[in-house]
Amino acid sequence: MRGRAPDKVRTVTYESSAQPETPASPSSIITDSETTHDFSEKSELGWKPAGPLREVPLGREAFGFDVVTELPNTAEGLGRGGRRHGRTGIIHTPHGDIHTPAFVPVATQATMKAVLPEQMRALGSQCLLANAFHLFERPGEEIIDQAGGLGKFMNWDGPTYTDSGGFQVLSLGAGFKKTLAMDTTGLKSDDVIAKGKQRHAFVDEDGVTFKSPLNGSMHRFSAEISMGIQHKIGADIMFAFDELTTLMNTRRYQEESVERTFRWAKRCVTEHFRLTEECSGKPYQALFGVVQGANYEDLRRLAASEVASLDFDGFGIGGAIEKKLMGEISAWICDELPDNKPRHVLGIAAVDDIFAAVENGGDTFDCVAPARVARNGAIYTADGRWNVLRAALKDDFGPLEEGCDCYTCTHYSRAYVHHLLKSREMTGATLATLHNERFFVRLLDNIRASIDGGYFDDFKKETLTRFYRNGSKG
RNA sequence: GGCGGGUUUCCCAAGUGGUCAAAGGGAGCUGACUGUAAAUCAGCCGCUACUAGCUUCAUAGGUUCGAAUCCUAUACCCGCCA
Repeated sequence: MRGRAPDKVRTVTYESSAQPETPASPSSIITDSETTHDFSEKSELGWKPAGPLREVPLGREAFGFDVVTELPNTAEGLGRGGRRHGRTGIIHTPHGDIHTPAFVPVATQATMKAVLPEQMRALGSQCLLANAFHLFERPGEEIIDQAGGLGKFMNWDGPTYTDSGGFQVLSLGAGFKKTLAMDTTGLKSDDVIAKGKQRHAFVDEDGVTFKSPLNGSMHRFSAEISMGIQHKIGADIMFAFDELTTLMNTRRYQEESVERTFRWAKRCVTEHFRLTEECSGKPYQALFGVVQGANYEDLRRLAASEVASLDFDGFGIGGAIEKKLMGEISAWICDELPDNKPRHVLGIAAVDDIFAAVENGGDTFDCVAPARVARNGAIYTADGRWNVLRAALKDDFGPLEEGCDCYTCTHYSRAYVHHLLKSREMTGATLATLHNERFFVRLLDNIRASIDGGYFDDFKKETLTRFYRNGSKG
């Protein structure tokens, strides 16, 4: 027999009217006496888990976005006329609401590496993002469909996203280990763009041919194929299949790429509504169009207005972005996008990047960094990022971060996490990831509260000054 | 007691006359990770006044222009035989 049986979870019903609540206070998350078994009932954050499918609205009206508070414009506003596009809001999905701005942890292969969905919920994560390309390769979208969709498959009853596989156009194509929001100082094209046999992705007008990182076999992705896979996977929010370029591509190539991505976007919309019709018994899956255009204002504005002209439910801000242009690029794009649809900034999680993107109109943000970096020992704190593997911490019995409300900090010491990671014990990755993910979820909770409370600018200044005071990365 | 094998920089382990401060692992140290080909990767890892010098390959002596490498003795360790 398939499926899970926890009746107490099934009895929770979907409430689209949930109001945003203040971010969890330190004591509201986990306390000693509360943590024995079930993580799932402890979260007091501002969203409600979804109920069974029959109670979920099926049509497109199940998806929506309400703006709650807009940031006031200032003289320094980067949008047209000093506009600041930042705002708080609520994204409604068939599997629950997302209070924005929100951090979206990345569960590429239908799992947070080293962490259970229950634990993600307990630390306040409102939603998770998986990857269509990786799930297509393994286990295959059919399996996930049979399981009842991504959420059921991985035991996550909140909202889910899938990336289209567009990121793999870059990571498998141009090169591995190349960052997105990067400092390009001193970099040359050859440092970033792989050639010949090194390449595992090849772009043409119709789509992309991938060489499987798993076994070397060749796979074909196109707008239609990506939509088909993402519909089978069944996430609440999908992304249109796009081409992700590097900052090292020529201006000419970026132009071609933006146009190609637009042609793919149109095909994605068409295919999306065809599949939506075909699968009319399932909850509506929203589709976000992705805006490319690298560092060029004209291309970004063009791409945004083109994508905005299509019948998307929301938008993704994607592509390579020079770090110092994070705010500008977001502002250019949001100038061209409608205010009544959510905007997701793909793949960012440097603290300063998050502030810049929120201030200029980003609503949700995903990134692998907190999880990946945690597995490698780097710990985010309000006072910057540092490495728990440092020898000096082997006998430091304080928490990772003084005053942190996360499960790790309230139960375990630096010395213990240091020991586990040094010993390559899996639980070390778990504890470090719990902390870092909580850090970003809480950061976005606090940013949201600061916008609603009218003190965003002070909060931003204070937070950034403190975080980067000691020259921290991240 | 006899015969044979061995002793290399923290550990394991290459190296049997110059290209050796000495391969490779591990451990250790430091750093990086931004829509996850990442429980990964990079640098350091005898000492210093570091584009060079100094002190090392069980210890002491010797052969040689030159020794971790050859010879002698000693000390341990491991086999087999008594």
